[in-house]
Parts: sequence; structure tokens; C-alpha cells
Amino acid sequence: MKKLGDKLFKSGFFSTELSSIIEDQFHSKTFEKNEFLLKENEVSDVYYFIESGIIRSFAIDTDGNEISTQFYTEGDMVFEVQSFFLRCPSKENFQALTQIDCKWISFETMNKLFHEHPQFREFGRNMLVQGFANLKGRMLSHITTTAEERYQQLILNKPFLLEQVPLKYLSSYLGITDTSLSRIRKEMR
Amino acid sequence: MKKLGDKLFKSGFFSTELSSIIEDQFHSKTFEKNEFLLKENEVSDVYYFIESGIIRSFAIDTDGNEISTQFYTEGDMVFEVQSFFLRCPSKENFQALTQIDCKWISFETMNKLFHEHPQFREFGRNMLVQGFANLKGRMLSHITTTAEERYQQLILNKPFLLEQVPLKYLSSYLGITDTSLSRIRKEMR
DNA sequence: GTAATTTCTTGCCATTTGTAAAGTAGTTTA
DNA sequence: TAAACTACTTTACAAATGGCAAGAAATTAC
Repeated sequence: MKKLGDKLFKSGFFSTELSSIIEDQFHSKTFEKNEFLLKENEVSDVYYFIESGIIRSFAIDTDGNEISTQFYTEGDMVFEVQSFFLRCPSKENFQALTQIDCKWISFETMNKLFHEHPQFREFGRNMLVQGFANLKGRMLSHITTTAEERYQQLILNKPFLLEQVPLKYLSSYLGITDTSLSRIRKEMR
Repeated sequence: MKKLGDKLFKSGFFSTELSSIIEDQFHSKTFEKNEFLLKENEVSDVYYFIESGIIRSFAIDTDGNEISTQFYTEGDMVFEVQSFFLRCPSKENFQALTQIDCKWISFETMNKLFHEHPQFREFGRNMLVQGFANLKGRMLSHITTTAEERYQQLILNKPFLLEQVPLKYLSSYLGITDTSLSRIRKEMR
């Protein structure tokens, strides 16, 4: 099980040696299905690297509905950006949709690594920037495409979600109701 | 005209001295109405701090329509995050909607300051994180509220836009057509 | 100052999506 | 195994928004 080390090394930011140094700062952990990695109003103090399983993040809107904000899987990094870096209560929840194997590192250790290794710092910045860019793309597709097109994109990009994630979680991620998504599925047959 | 220095100092990240050191690395520049600060496919190599005027950023969707992605004004920082940090061609355009007074700094100089001053580094990170959080909020409101509610929010948050920005630019920012926004305005009277 | 252009509004109708409620099927719980 | 629960689908109707075209109003250009 060397997925984290692989990811670090393959990023091109680190030598094998530095990859190992960083990897050594991570600890292993598992979560059961439905368990929460982080709940609303807690401070995201831990950064997770997912080795296997699926996690979803969601926010609660003003009417009390859960809106899925993202799905994470193998090779993804999970933490609430704003809460983690600004040390404020998270507005989002993170929940395991399957059993999860992951590695974790604390904010404190992470910051220490940032300080000591400019390459790791730049790697971190790039992760942030990448996440930002992805969200921008999602926002744009939300404005310019129909729910059906967005659903088709999702099928292309993250096909594994379809089998393992309840339709209602997918629909709120796409910005529509479960009824609508069910209709769209029907149309597509 | 000490707005940049003020902003830096008031951020709480810097002493007056460091604020000045950073401020000294910026140069002044003006743009005429309708002039572009950055065009699609160019690399965003310059970071602007707006002292006065309004700028909009926009992307072109697959049908060739301009979709406003953001409006910037006095005290805001303007650059395309992905292009600036990853050194890749920008997918967005930045255009002056009025005459603009601004300060600018190059990517290179910025990076040098990041390197030399951990406080500036952290300030930069926080700006990024803040921008990310804002976009998340916008995405959520897009999913959970009607166009009319989003328009009302915009009136609350950035009232100055209403007089100075053509309706069609506002409407694509809100994710609707100019026709719809005109109708919404009518309802609200 | 007139013409040209851009911005904004309006009306009509189509499409997309939401709401509510009922029904089916599968899964979990006791 | 019966009951309870969850996931998903379906139907009928309502609301939000879009597309198109025409026209009014404002701004810009010559």
C-alpha cells in the first residue's frame, strides 16, 4: 500500500527521498460506512488522503436540505479548505459513503512541512489552485448547460459514483431534485 | 492615494514597515474604459490591485456567449488564479468597465516576496482561500435560491454595480438571460 | 443634431425543473 | 418473517426561466 507515496512522487514536486519524508508524517485510519470525518461547526484540523472508498461533503441550506458539494475517492485529498487554513468552523459535513481507508496528517504537522520544504509548499498551493479551478468549471457548466448535460459529464468523469451513491446525493450535487434526475435517467434510456 | 498600503496594513499580517516594503514593489497603471487587462489564452503574469474603477471577468461558453464570472472594484485584487500560479493560458478575459487606476506587480516579484516574507506568503494563501470560499458560497446560492433572490443579494452586496454595469453582464453573472433579469426587475417594482 | 448602435423592456409561447403525493421494489431491523 | 425504512420511479400540475422578435429608450458616433 504505497498510494500516498506514489501520488506525491508522481506529482513531480518531490524526490523519492522527500516523498518518503512527507509520507512518514501521515498516519493510517479507517472509517465505517456512514461515519463522519468532519461535522458542521467543527474545525477541520486533519487533512485526509483517501486510499479507498467514497466520501461526500455536503452543506445544509436555509431550508434544511442537504446539498452535496463534492465526492472524494481513492487518491483524493479531503479537508475543508476554509476551515483548515483559516481555523474557523466548517460549514460543511464530510461523510463516508463506504468503508474508508485513509492516511491523515494534522494541520500543525502540515504547516511545519510547508515551512521546511518549499517544494511541498508549492505542491500545496497547486492543489488549492487546482481545486479552485475545478469549482470555477463547475460553476460555469452550471450556468451554461442543462442538468442532463451535467449528468452526462458526471457519468464520463466519475462513473463509479453511479453504482455506489444514492440518487438523491447525486441530484443535489447536480443542483436538481431527485425527481428531476430520475426523469432525466428515464429520458436517457 | 495610499489604498494599497492601507489594505496590506489593515489585513493585520504586516507591520507598517513590511507593508511599505511590499507596497514599494508595486507600480502604477491606468486602463481606459473597455480596455482588456487580460485576454483569453494569455498567461496572467501580472497581479493588479484596483484603486478605482470597475472590472469584469468573463469566460466564453461553448455557444460563444460571454458569461461574467466576477466583478472587481476598489480594494480588490485582480488576476486569474489558475493561469497566474500554474503558468498556463487563461480561460477568462478581464475587461475594464470604467476607467481604472491600479497598482501592479509581476508574478516573479510576487514569488520573491512570498519567499522572503512568510507573513506575505500566509496573506497570499488566505486571499486564495477566501476567494475559494466565496465561490463555494456562490455555487451553493446558485443551487438553493432563485434568480430573483440572487439578484437581491447582489443589490445588497454590490449596489454600485447596478448603475454602472450593463444588465446583460449582470444577468450572465447571475446565471440567467438578460430578458429574465429585466422581467425580475419589473416584478420587484 | 441626426443616424447608428447599444441597452433595456415586453409579449408570446416553449422548455426545464420543482412540488407533492402515490406507488413499487429492495433492504434493514427486530 | 413482518414491519419499517430507504431508494427510486411515476404522474399531474405549477413555477421559473429561456428563445425569439419587436419596439422603446438611452447612448455613442459622425
